Amino acid sequence: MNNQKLYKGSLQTIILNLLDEKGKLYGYEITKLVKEITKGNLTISEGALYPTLHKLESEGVLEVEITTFNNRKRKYYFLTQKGKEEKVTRLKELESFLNTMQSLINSKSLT
Amino acid sequence: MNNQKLYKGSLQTIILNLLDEKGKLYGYEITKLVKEITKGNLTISEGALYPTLHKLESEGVLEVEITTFNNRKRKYYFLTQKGKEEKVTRLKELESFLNTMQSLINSKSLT
DNA sequence: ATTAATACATAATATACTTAGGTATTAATA
DNA sequence: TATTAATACCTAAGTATATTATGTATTAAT
Repeated sequence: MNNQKLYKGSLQTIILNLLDEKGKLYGYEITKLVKEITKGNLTISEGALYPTLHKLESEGVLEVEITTFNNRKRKYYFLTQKGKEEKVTRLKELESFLNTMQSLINSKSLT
Repeated sequence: MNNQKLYKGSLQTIILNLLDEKGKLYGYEITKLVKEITKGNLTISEGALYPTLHKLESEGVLEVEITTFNNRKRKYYFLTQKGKEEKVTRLKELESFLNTMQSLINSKSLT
C-alpha cells in the first residue's frame, strides 16, 4: 500500500471483499482493480499484497488455483467457506469502523 | 487502541481533530472522550496515546501546559499554528480515505 | 534494442500499535 | 479501615503490517 498510513490494517478486508464480489482474482489483478476502483487513490504495493495472500491462504481463508496465460504463471485466489464467513465479519467491522470515524469527525455538536 | 486493527494509523488524526474542537485536553481526558463519543467502540490505550502526544509535541504540532488539579498532575495539550494546519491536512486525508473505503465496499456495481 | 507491462516473489527496515508493567494520588467500597 | 477503583502520568518489549528495495521471467510497446 502507498503513502497514506490510514489504510494500514484494511488490506485483508479489501482483499476478502473483492474476492467475494469477483469470485476469483490473481494478485496482479487485485492491484490493478483497486487502483481502478479507487481512481488512483489507493495503490497496493506488491510487497504488501503477496505476503498477505500467502498468509490468508495458510489460514485457510483463501485457496489457490494455478494457471498459465500467455506463458505467464497466474495464481488465482478464491474464498473458502471459512473465507466467506470471515468476509462477513470483516465487512461488519469495517462498516462499524467507518461509522465510528465519522462520529469522531462530526463530534463538534456533542458533549 | 483496542481490538480492531482498522484504527491503526488514525490516532494522530483523532487527536488533532479533538484538540481543534475542544481547544485543550489532557491525555487521560482524551481516552475518556473518545470512549464516550464512540459509545465504547474505540478505546485508546495509554501505551499508544502518550508516546503519540510526545511525538506530536516534539514535532511542534502540539504544545503543553502543565497544571495541578486535586494534587494530581495534568498535562493539557493544544494545537500550535502548525498543528492547526496539520489538522486540516489530516482531516482531508481522512475524508478521502473514508470515501475510498466506501467505494471499495460498494464496488459490486462497478467494473 | 530498450523500456514498459505483466506476474510472481522475498528480505530489510520502519512504524504504530498491543500488552504489560510501573509510580502516585484520591474516591469508593467491603 | 483496608482494599479496590478511578484518576493521571509514564515506558519497554513484543507483534503486526506495512514500505522500500530488490530479484526473476515473459511478452508488448517504443
